[in-house]
Amino acid sequence: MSRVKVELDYSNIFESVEFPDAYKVSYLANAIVFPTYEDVRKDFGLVRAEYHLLLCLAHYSELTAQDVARITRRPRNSISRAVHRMLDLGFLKRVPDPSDARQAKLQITNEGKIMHKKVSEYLVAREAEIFSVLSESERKHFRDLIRKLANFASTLKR
Amino acid sequence: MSRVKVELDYSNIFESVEFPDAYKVSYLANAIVFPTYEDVRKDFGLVRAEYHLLLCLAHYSELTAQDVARITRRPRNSISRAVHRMLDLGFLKRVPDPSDARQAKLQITNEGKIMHKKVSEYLVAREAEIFSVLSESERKHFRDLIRKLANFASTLKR
DNA sequence: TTAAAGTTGTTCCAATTGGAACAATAATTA
DNA sequence: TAATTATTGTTCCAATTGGAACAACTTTAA
Repeated sequence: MSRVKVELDYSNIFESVEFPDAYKVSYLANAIVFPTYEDVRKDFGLVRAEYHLLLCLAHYSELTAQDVARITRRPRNSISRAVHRMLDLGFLKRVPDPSDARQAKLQITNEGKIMHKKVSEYLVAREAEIFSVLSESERKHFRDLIRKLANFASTLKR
Repeated sequence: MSRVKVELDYSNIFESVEFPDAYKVSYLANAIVFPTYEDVRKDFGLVRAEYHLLLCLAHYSELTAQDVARITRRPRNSISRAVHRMLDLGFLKRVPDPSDARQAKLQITNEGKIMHKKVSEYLVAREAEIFSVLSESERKHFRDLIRKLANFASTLKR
């Protein structure tokens, strides 16, 4: 007697769950975004907060650690740890702020820019792969909608 | 002399980042979804994997721990831990599978259903709040698009 | 039928995490 | 000015996490 193993279709939970949109955001993050960060860790040796520093400082020429914490909504101590590691690796430099001795301005170095470029290329390719399931116009639509949501989210208190 | 503290507009990083869509998914998850799970932990005493068990078993009458791991894309040991806690709390029951002694079928209890209902109501309210920034038709659109993405993601190997 | 490979659920462990407290400094209020 | 409150970056610590290994069992291949 041979028993047949039925492969369940797990995807229909998407339709019946009570908070479908938020659940899918969470699911997407779990299925796609965090594994990508894990790849970055394995391939480039940078954890999320460390890459976030490169990302932020590639887009703003000068930020404090606190700025980065706010931009990324990550705890300050995680950023603090990451800053030290990135300084050691030579990807960031830090200059004390003469106008406020509590804080220091962070900048990305040339090495940091090179590393940022490498990681970015990987992430861009991943994004293209993931969103390949959408047509060009769907993708544009999605981008507009999620921008709206992300902007709204950024106004929420932490 | 009084110095003016300029409040940076952090949101424009959304526009310039190299992988805008995936980044926003990640950002949304960080800004909205995970704080929500944190609220559930504080208010209901359940960690994410524990609530996931309730969620899955409220939608499928019988699942193995492995099924839940696959549905939620979480590691099996996290699920295993959560199962034990939920059994102790009386929210789940477990019956050995006579056709395969390795596994056991999980079911939600009445207490589990009650808890699931309470947590769900909270999550539904949160979702409504978060997505209130979209119009009805935008929201419908967003739902279609993210469903497509989530379904695609569910086909990716882990 | 036997051996090898795969699966399930579990335990162990090392690494990561973020909250809380802290010292140093700055801003605000009295 | 002095005292209070707030902010920045850091360290400490307890809890969470997920990878790896494992035992028990099942399936597949030889």
